[in-house]
Amino acid sequence: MARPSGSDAGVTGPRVHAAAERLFARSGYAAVSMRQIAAEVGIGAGALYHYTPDKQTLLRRLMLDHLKDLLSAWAEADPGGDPITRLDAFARFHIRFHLDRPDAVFIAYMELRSLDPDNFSAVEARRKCYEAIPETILRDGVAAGRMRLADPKVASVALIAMLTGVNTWYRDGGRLDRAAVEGIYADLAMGLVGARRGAG
Amino acid sequence: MARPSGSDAGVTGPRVHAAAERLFARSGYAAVSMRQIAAEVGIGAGALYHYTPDKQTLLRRLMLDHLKDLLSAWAEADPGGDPITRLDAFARFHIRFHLDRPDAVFIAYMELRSLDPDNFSAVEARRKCYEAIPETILRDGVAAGRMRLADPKVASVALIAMLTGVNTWYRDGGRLDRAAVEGIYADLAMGLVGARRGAG
DNA sequence: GTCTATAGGAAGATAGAC
DNA sequence: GTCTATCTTCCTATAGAC
Repeated sequence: MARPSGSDAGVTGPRVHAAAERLFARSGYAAVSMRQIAAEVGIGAGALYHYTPDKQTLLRRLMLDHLKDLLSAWAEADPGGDPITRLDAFARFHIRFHLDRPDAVFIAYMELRSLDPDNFSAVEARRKCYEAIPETILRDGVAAGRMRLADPKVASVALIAMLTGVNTWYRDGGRLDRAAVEGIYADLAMGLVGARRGAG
Repeated sequence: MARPSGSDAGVTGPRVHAAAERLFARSGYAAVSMRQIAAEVGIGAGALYHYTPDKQTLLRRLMLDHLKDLLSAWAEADPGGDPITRLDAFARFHIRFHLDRPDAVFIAYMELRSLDPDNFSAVEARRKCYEAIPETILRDGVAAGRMRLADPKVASVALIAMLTGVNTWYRDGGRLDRAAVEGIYADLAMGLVGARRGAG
């Protein structure tokens, strides 16, 4: 039987996080007020402080949760094996993951500067873990003679930037569906690392 | 002979724009106050309004000036000729231009959402002009059989995202100098479009 | 061209009733 | 667990003196 009033602990908390995620992504952390977040949830501004000590902690929580999800999802998706197989899997994984969570991704990339120094360090450390994934794959690929890269480090950040860019233009119902986009980017990734037959 | 006091019209105006550019890039439009901008210039907050009608117009001015510079600089740098030559020139131009103006570039990419609808339309129109440049080059390259791309449109936005990413990590005095970075990215661009001999 | 002062509003966060 | 009311601070923008 339902509680007397609008209680439901364990339900409002996630709704606060979801509302903050949506609003931060749309307007930016600094431009969103606690009152707006409360209104989106359907509670008063004062009640928000039962779910977060302050606005900054809300942002940190969103960022860290997102990066934790990202890292554990790749641990699950990583096929291992040869570098070409792993690169294909990584490119497709990155596209899928990013298209599925546009708001969280947008915040993670755009609001780093809104973090307090301590929170920034915590987030940056996890970001670096993710960036190390393609770098390892590319170094292995070069070492195995399957990829040709003057600088695997630069190539790996270039790869991530290229893949992440999908979120700036992809919309459901457009010219291409997700599977098609995934395939196109996986193919571009192969060319990027010199693992595709060229046209010379 | 110098004017009596801290006058110097035609000098404070540009300083206001420069201060706004630096601060908007560092902290974001919404997080920067007119008082901060004034303090950076060394004047009172009230005096700012002799140089801009409001904060939003300051942002629009920065964005439109940047995009005007970008488009005219490419018009100057475009070598014409065959698609491979033009792609190499475009990649190098984009890297150079972006590394030379990190603040303006950062604002142009991050603060689109801070623009009023009318200002957004004006800026977006110029952005599309720039995005059309690599798209044309890639289509010509595919038509000439010099590039291999399943989707030149997606490849061109992927290319721009990859190149623009340089601003997230490059710092003067690091492991690589600008010329080296330019060369690495130009090479990656060739691979991306399938115009480089692969390692297969 | 810059200053000080201020109008008018909205922000983050807290207190205490229910 | 949520509400209303409020404290305190900061904001954009304007007015008028010099």
